Amino acid sequence: MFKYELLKNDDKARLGLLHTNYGTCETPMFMPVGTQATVKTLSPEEVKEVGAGVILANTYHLWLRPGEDIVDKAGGLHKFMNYNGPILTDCGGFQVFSLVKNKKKDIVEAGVHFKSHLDGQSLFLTPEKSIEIQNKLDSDIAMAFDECIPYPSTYDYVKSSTERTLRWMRRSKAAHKNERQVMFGIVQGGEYTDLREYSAKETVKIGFDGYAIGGTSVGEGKTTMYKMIDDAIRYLPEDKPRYLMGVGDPIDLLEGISRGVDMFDCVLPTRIARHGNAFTESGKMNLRNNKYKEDFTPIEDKCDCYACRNYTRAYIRHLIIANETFGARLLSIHNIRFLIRLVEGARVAIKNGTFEQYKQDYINKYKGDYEKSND
RNA sequence: GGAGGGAUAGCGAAGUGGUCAAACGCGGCAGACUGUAAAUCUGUUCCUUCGGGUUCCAUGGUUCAAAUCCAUGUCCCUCCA
Repeated sequence: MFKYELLKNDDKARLGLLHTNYGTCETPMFMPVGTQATVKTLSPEEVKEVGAGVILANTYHLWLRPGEDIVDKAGGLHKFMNYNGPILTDCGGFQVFSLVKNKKKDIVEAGVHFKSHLDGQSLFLTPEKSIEIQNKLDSDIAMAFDECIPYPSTYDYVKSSTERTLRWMRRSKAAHKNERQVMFGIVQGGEYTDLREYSAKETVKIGFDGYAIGGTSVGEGKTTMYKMIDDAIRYLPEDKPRYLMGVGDPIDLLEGISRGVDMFDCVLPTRIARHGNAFTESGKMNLRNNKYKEDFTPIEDKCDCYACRNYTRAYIRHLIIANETFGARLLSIHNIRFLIRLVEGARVAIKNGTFEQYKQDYINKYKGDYEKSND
């Protein structure tokens, strides 16, 4: 049932359809993150209303709490969380590696030793275990088990880690048993062009239903990140979806799309929302700022989201300052809707063959922020 | 009427002779956040022309030196009449 359908290329930017058991999504797409089986502060209805298709959930977090068997007994993640759209589970590698104490001792060929962030208990996660958990969670897309390599790392470390990830991905594929679920591989290789090439080619050889580019947006700077994408994506098959993991800055979304990325996920819209910030076409807006105290206009006039249709900056500022959860919810709705509108616009532009223009216009508007953050 | 205790920066509250422009918390102001250990974290918060200036209820005093000691006054709190 899972299938990627490439509809059109505009230079490198692609337009496609992702068919899943839980509906068809247009790509390029932005996937909100719902780590603990919830997109923080939003109900599934609100997630749908905002135009989301695929959402993420996390293997590590759901393994620890409530446990994959509970989710299994509930009838799988969709039923458990009452989300009837497609769900992608991240493999847990990203989390587990951040909890490792001693890299040399704790990362072994079999898997990764680390301590639970909840109670400090010593745990061991392997590719087989990650896949077993994901099989039970019954997501639509599982991710192969990888190491998200930190930046900067030495060539030797990146090389050996990338090779190990390849071995882990082969084991992941072999361990995969859920026929309703497909699996994506993940390209690593750090900032090194030849290692990205190697990783991409070898990952494709293993054969997955989609390919992710991992190890980006880990502090490397935008120029480097774009190079990492270019270095990997040229070796990925045209007829499979490409997923740039963890990227959700508006400019990065456009730069990714222009390089041929189909899928993105990011915690940024929901996290900065909880911290009082809104995406706007002219950069980020910090609603806590005093200047919005008596600003009775919506965050963005043009925005069609629930927050912008019904509430003012002054009110949302009040909620955020007063630490009321409704403020975080309104900003989360706005920010996710913002990124989804951004990719909707990108899809229209690709359809019309004007994507590069769309991207340039957008970046020019967003410029203040862009120049600040560009390395 | 008597006996005690107290007054410190926007607020709460440390400090009881020099290292005090004064801990800490809150509030205020601003910043960060990219496969969520994040409703979190960081900076800043007397004035300044960045040299310095003026502070710890008020006034006077002791001292080389006082938010800190002494005297008087003002206001507040507790207990006894």
